[in-house]
Amino acid sequence: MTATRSRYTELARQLSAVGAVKRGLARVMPTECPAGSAAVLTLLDQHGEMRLGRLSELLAVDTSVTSRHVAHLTERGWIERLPDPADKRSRILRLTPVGSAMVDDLSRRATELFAQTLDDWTDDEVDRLNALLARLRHDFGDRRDRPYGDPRPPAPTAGSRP
Amino acid sequence: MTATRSRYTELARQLSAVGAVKRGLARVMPTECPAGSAAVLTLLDQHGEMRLGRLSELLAVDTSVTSRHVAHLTERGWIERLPDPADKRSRILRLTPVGSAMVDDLSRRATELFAQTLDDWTDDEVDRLNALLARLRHDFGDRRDRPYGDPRPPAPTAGSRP
DNA sequence: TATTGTTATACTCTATAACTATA
DNA sequence: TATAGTTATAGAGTATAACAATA
Repeated sequence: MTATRSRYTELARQLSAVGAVKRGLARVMPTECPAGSAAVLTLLDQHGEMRLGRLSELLAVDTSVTSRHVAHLTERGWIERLPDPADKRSRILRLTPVGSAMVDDLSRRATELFAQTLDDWTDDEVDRLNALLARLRHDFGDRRDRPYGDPRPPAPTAGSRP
Repeated sequence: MTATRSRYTELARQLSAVGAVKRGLARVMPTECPAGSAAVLTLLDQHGEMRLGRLSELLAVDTSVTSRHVAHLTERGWIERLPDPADKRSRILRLTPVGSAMVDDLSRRATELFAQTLDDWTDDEVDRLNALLARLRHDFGDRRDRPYGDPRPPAPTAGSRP
């Protein structure tokens, strides 16, 4: 019981401290492309063109936030907003060639930093961390819309609601 | 080569996305105690009383940031600043009884959330994630003072510069 | 002179709310 | 009416720089 609590408390502490690593990563990135913008570029590179709503889901942030990042990226010519033939309210977001080059640059810088900093890590260890973080994010899923007073997920244990 | 790059790029992406989990955690915390303050309380609880400089090292943020958090916590009576007999420039930061109660509350809330969200994780998996994150933070160590143009650590690989 | 903290200022990221245009 | 996206505003977290007091 107590052991489990300190295990989770420790996780909370570790997560809160990840910021230091993120700032270290941000420090080697180009000034014109802050972290938020970089995340958008990376997702468009990995998943291909998409609408703003979809991008917000993947980023797990409000659409207003994504909208601002997208505006920033469009101004710099890294992405373009194409008309969506299926829905005139929406636009398709796509990486430009210059944007792709920026993604390559970001990737190169991140790789260089991690290769130096994590030089005693095996590939397998990096993969394991990636997998655990991905699972953590997934399990937290769409917690965003849950109100304060009711932290209960749809099905806490098994068979709680017929 | 390319496999290694995407492995590290993936890590960069995962780290950038951890923010969503942190916000989920922040959502169940008391409004009067934001994440930065919670981190300070947790560290004082785990490590005992200390000076502001030491706290900043543990938080891996600038002393100016810690100073602000400490002021916030002192105003609310959660910590107290005692005179440091060894150095009149400095003060010893110590958790008050009310502060300790707050730490317990924070711990309880975090545990409750994680117990629900990570109900299919084994204790061992949580421990592994904690260990990997701790190692990641450690390896990033004091990167903060390194200038943009020279991302080289003292010894990148083995015997690279005589 | 160097170090410990504090304060003022600026920047990034985020959420909420109000709004426009379209479905 | 409901949904996709935009914009204005506010709040948290952080860094840099200038400053005070003490070492």
